Amino acid sequence: MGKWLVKSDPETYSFDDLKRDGRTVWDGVRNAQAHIHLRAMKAGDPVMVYHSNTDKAVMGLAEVVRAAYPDSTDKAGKSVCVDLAYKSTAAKPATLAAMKAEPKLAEIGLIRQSRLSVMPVTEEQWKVLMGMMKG
DNA sequence: GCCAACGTTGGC
DNA sequence: GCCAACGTTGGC
Repeated sequence: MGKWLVKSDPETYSFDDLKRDGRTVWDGVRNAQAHIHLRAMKAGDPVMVYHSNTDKAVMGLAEVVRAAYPDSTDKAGKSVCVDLAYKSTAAKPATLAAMKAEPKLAEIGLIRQSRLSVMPVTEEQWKVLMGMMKG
């Protein structure tokens, strides 16, 4: 079972929107590398949701409830999406600044490849992030 | 198939 | 508002 991190611009679709909706189609991803990660997701996999731009922090947890399938918003038919369900809100969001200050997170995709919107998180990175979010 | 130009993302 | 990173496009 993989663990994941997805990014969203909160002005487009925020973690609060996911909490309100309970479940959503995570579509609109157009990057080939991100698609590789989406295809590797399995139902039940945990996912951290990061807000770019304004918050620059992991806001909470979601869960994959449907594995990759064709993204209907892509007329070319090349994109895939998954369904995510709201799981829990972080007591304290894990900020990008805090992640950069943590040597154990030096290799995390969020920092190393800032434009990638879907990425795997290792077990160790996951534990460090969970610790940060306990507050 | 290469590469310059251009567009987009996202941190600062 | 600026700029670095990087993906995409289009001319050759």
